Amino acid sequence: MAVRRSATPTLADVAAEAGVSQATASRALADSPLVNENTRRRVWEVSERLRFQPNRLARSLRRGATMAVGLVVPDVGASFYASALKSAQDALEAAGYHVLVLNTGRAAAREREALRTLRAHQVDGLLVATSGGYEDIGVPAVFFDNVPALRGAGAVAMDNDGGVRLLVEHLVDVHGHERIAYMGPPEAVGTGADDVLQGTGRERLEAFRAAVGRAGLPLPPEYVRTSEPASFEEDARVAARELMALAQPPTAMIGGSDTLATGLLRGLREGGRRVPEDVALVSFDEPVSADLLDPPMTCLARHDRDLGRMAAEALLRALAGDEGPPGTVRVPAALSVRRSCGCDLTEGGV
Amino acid sequence: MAVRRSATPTLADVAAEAGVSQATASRALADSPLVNENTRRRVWEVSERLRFQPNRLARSLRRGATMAVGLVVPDVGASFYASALKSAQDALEAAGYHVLVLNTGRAAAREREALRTLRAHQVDGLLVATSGGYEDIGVPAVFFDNVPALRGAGAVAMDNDGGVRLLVEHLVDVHGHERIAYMGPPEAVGTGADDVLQGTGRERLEAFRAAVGRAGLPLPPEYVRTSEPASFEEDARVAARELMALAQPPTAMIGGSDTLATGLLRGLREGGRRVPEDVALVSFDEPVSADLLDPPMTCLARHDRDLGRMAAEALLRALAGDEGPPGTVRVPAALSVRRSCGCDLTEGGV
DNA sequence: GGAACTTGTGCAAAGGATTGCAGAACGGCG
DNA sequence: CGCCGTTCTGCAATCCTTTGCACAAGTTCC
Repeated sequence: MAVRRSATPTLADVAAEAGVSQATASRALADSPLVNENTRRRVWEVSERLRFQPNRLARSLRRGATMAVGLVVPDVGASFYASALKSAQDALEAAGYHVLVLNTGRAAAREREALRTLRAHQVDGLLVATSGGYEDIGVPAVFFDNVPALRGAGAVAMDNDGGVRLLVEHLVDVHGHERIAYMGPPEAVGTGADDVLQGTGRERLEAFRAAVGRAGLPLPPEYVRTSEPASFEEDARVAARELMALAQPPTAMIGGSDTLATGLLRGLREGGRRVPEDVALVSFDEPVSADLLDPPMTCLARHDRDLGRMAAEALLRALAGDEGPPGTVRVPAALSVRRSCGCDLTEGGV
Repeated sequence: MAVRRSATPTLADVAAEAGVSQATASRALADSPLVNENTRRRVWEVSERLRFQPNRLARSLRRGATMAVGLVVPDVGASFYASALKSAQDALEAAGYHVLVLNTGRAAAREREALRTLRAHQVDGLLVATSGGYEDIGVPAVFFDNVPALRGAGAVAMDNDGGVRLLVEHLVDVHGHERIAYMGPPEAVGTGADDVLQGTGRERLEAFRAAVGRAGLPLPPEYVRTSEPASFEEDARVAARELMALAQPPTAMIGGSDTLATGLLRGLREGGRRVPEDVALVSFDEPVSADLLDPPMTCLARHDRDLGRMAAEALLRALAGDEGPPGTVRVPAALSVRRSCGCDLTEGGV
């Protein structure tokens, strides 16, 4: 009877077909107790026959809530973020939220752009894995991976200090290293005036300095390096070779992220160094297939999933209005010992 | 003057503040030539001062286009899809589209659910990495990774036949293997009646059978295995051990995806087999850090990025209305030779 | 001086779902 | 018979932006 639109049917079509008003149709589909059982069934029947799907734009516009959250990450292609994204998304979708993923490519400008975009999309909340020297963001937000300078938003991050300490102490206490070098993620993201402090990069760096100091070891400035945001892998390769070319090369290295650790390993290989015989190598994050690498990589046990999930849960609490103080949650670190630190060698008896 | 909303300002606020009508404000911000230069400047100035951000819900509702596309993948956490997602997203965002990512966890039901959700979100197009025994989907769509049975939608997929052939021929022609086993991705996704054919799984399997046949080699049924959607990695581990326990174990194995290959490697390790000395192993996709694995993995060179980018480009063409025939684009395969096939050994002289 | 344009601006509708409020229909009770 | 409660329905406004159409003011040209 009603002219069938070529496109998708609207509530008006359903209502007309079922012989009721839009209001009633809407209520029927929402299973409101206000509508008569027979009417309800009839509307549902028509709705399914027409394959009606309520337009979320219209619904969200009217309701003032989109049931969508924005997720901002530096690099979805990197396994760490991909994995964190996945577990966050699982938790959010289970709670009925959809996820709009934005990738910043580690550029401060794109990061701000992403936040504006998400605001324009009227997302109900934000999960942000990038730095964040933001002014107010108008919706509940949880930062993860990095703890932002910003007060007022919750954060979920690794126990960077504890993690680095675990790595350094293992190298020192178990293997007796005295010359340990560190290659960390950038301290800041962006260029020039746009720079934004990266909580994680800074924290791990400080933690490294502190741990080495605590062990009473010397720390030549050349032993401490950080990468540029755009060229992690490459920087680490170069760093490895430069470190080994020093008059006093380190006997152990720490990669401040999975990518940095594999980059260091490549650099060492290219330079003809054996790990762990010539240099020990450990990683803060767990590289993909760490157990299958040559040598199997000693690192902190995989925490990307926990980070994602916990961040999502914190955001869900905030969205539910649980007005707890934002605060920062730390994910504890655990050491996963393999061979790159030298461990099996000592056990197996060199 | 106008009461400032606590929330975000709307176009009405800007218009009031600038002393013009909403219509004029809208046109001014769109840089329409219909509005006077002075007015335009004034509106822009107010807009920036108020940090006005047009509500995309309202805009999309009115315009009938969201400038958003939906992306459906089986597992965002898997590096293959994460990487494809990233390159697709880069291309789409460069063209002004946003991306709504939905994860199906390889379940046919969630896949249908995802498509309905995306339809409700009024996305302008779809990029689907899962099977697809769909009826009509109302918007331009491009399938990638899998070629759907569905006619009428474009697809971008690996040259599965050529890729498998490359792997088999390398094992046969260069290394003289005669007993080659294959562990592939599932042929179908879902459970029971919900099953949906997976183009890729089926294609690679057929290609394997064909290549082995072409080489004139025998192919005991036990040599051909496929994994369940939910347990790739684990299935591959088990398969490796079972294959090696056969009376006539294979002398070479092919992993039909990166995860399957690393799973096989783990299984072989656990069973105490050396690769490639005891068994050769090659992979269809390139595992993360394939060059750092023990042994470095021979595989088809990384194609996830190409796949993502080309799929995005195909979708953009469809969205632009380039009414070319949908058709299927194949990404050519290239062999990346490392050591797991046995190559360096022969060169180095065993 | 008036017709015919050109330029800018504003009114109001449209897009689709939700929801406050009013009111219809009906049963029950005094 | 009249009044009051229930139980459903429907009208119409609302969310915010875009845009077709009308119109006002100013300019140009016969």
